[in-house]
Amino acid sequence: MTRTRSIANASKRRRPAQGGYARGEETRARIVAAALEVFGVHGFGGASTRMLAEKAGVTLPALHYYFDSKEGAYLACAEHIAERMRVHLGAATGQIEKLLVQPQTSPARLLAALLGFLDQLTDLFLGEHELEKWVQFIIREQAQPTKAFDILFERMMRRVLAACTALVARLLGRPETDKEVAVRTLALIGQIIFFRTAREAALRVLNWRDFQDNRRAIVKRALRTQITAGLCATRKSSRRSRS
Amino acid sequence: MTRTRSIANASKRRRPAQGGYARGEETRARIVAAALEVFGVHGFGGASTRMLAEKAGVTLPALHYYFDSKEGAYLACAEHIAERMRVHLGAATGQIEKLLVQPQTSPARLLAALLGFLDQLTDLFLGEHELEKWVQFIIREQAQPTKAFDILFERMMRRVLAACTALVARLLGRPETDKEVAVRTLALIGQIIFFRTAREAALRVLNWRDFQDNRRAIVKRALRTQITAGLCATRKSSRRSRS
DNA sequence: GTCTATAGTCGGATAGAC
DNA sequence: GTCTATCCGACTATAGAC
Repeated sequence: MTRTRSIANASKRRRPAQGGYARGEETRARIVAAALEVFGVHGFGGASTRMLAEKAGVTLPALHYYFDSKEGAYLACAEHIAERMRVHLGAATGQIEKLLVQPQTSPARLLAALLGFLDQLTDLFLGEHELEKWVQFIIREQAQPTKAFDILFERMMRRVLAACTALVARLLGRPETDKEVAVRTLALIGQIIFFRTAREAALRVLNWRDFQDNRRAIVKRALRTQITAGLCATRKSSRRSRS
Repeated sequence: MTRTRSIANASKRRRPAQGGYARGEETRARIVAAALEVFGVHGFGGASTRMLAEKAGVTLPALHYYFDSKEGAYLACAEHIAERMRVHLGAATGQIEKLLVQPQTSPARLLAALLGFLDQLTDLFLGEHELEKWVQFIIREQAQPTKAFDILFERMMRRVLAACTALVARLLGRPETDKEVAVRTLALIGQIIFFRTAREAALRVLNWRDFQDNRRAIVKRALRTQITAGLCATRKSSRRSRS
């Protein structure tokens, strides 16, 4: 397979670690770290194995030794991100799940949990931290899913989305299976993530340079207001809202 | 410039049309049409000039004759999309602008105009029509802006976003310059566009195959509900809803 | 495990005939 | 304007020494 343009087949030919050695795993980890950065910035097609090797401080054959192919390195990145993100979002997700188990949690506490989680999501997607490259990787996989998307979705996104959907269902007093509940949950999350996927457009409209500090605080406050309003309006008013 | 990985410099060296001929413009249009499709599917880096030429039914030098470079063809696509989209969204935008000029338009009419526009946006981004390739092109430019983003934003997005922001400002009874108004407007639009940028994730959550027909209707209905609720609650107290 | 060296392919772009 | 033919750099991947 030369000049791969799309992710198609991943053949795991050999296992690099058979005995259990130290040096190899350290090199492998260094390559993954470099690959996360390069793939994050340039995407799969835009990155070259030479970039990866140079960034990692290894030579080209080393890359193929550990991952068999460029695609193998890419999928290893997806697994790394999925695992780390799972941990990163696990605490908040677990808390939501715990609240939902108790049948009589007050709506106020449910709402607070949701807003807290969405705030965390805002920081994750708009903040400029070490996780930024992972976010770029994820955004790209969303827009043009490859095999890596499976890994990301099943290992980190599904559980989070399920928890949020269940929470919104409780808040709206509807069954979890209601498609409208799922759509509205996705829309809530989408409001936030849009500021990352359409970051450039948003910054131009707002006439901002970035989403740092007080600017991100403004975003969070406005979103809290709108999300709260969107979920708490029950009957009445403007001509829509039923079951 | 060989193996271009990013859009950097566009040097307009010669003008293909000096006299005014027929065959040339027709060929040029055919290449643009093919390029829209190929760039839409594969992106700039993923597409090759050979793909473009084959799809257009021309040879490689013809492509360079009309556009000087691969990048030139890409930017021509951006201009084409911007112009067509400007027309496509111009009617709805103009209507909003007209409503806003009249100082005493009722909130109900303002809201109806906004919801109508957002419905149109949903069809544009989730529908499967000829414009789908353009949408892909735009989404990609949002996530990783190049010089083409400038064209798209300034020629088609800025006016639409400004109109929506002004409308939301009126609905919320706040000044247009309020950053919170801009953020909430972006969030409203983001709710919709998210279903396209994270299409795959949304479909998996909903357990759907696509967004056709009644499924898109469910999305539209749920979004209308949530958007209406989000805008009709005033002040920022949680769990109140007034008009 | 990690290296040097290289094979084989494909990319963007151009020269020059017509 | 449109073609055939071609240049040459950059790419992925591998062979084989150490």
